[in-house]
Amino acid sequence: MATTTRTTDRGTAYFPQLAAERLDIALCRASAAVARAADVHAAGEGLGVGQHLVLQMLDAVGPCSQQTLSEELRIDRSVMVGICDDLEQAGHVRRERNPRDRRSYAVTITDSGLRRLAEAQASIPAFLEDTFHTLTPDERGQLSAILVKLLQADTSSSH
Amino acid sequence: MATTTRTTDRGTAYFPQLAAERLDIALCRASAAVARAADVHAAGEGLGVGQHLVLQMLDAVGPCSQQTLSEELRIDRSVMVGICDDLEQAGHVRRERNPRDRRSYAVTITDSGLRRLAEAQASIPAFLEDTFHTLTPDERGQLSAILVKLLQADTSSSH
DNA sequence: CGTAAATCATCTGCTGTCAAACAGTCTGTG
DNA sequence: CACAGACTGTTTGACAGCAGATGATTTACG
Repeated sequence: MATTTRTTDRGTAYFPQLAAERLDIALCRASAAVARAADVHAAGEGLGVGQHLVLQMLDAVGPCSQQTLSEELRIDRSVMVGICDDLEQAGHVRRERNPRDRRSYAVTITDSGLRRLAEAQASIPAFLEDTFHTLTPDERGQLSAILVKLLQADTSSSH
Repeated sequence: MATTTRTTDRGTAYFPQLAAERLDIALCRASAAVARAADVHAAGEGLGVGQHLVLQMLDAVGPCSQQTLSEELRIDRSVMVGICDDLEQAGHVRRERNPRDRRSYAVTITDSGLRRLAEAQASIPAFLEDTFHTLTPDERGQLSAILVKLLQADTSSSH
């Protein structure tokens, strides 16, 4: 006895069985792993994931209120405050009051922000390839389509 | 114009485009939605998600150390302490020192725990059906297979 | 035997996220 | 105009998750 190979001698691990039975748990665990990888990548890049998404959206659709950013990026309002604080302090974004509705801001991307965004964007394909390299192109397409359906179901129910 | 449906008049929403480009973000957002649904369901059931998983694993593989439970269920050790505390206080689990290695516990499910588990298990199929009802059986199988591949890649790299 | 290293459960501190309350601003109705 | 209600951004408090340190116990080695 006592081959002492620790967990390996417990015969079959339990987790694969759980992942097969509980689709929700498998989804959450996989998401946590991917989120961690994204955080590591973002830390190496020096730009947080949320900050990157905000710059990307501002570049794509033009100046926005924090509210719109929060809703479209699925980031809580109170979290968005800190993200915009950091971006503004770094000079990547300007916060100007919308003259037509002084409750809201018109968050605008600066030239510095555009350059930073281009820099960060360049590293995304390699990150995605690295994170999902175990999946075939077919599987990536399937996953994308499935997630879109799940997300549509969520937004329609939470509305 | 000016139908005032708020976000709808902003033309095309940005989120679908983001979800299509960034598979990692789509995965995390979908996971968050599913996790929220699971928490709501668990709260209604009166048994936390983690507690449920622990009971289920104990029933499937027999008494375990907290360490083994943590590793197989992908729940942090320090979180497992609280889960076992709650289960023990509720009488669903006993914590006895493993006589062969008194550093570890032999966490054992009680009759009360078995009954509680059976009760909670009964509501899981309906929860899964409700959460993933937008997916066809084919898509659920695809999703399951893809998540298993992602999770295997994670465990092999984190090893 | 005795001491050092390893292991298990626990605790502490930190980070990130969410819910709820708050102040400032706008809209609508009399 | 005045005032009630809604909306935007911010702050606060609570909580999960994780890394690292600690105490108790076991194992390995001289």
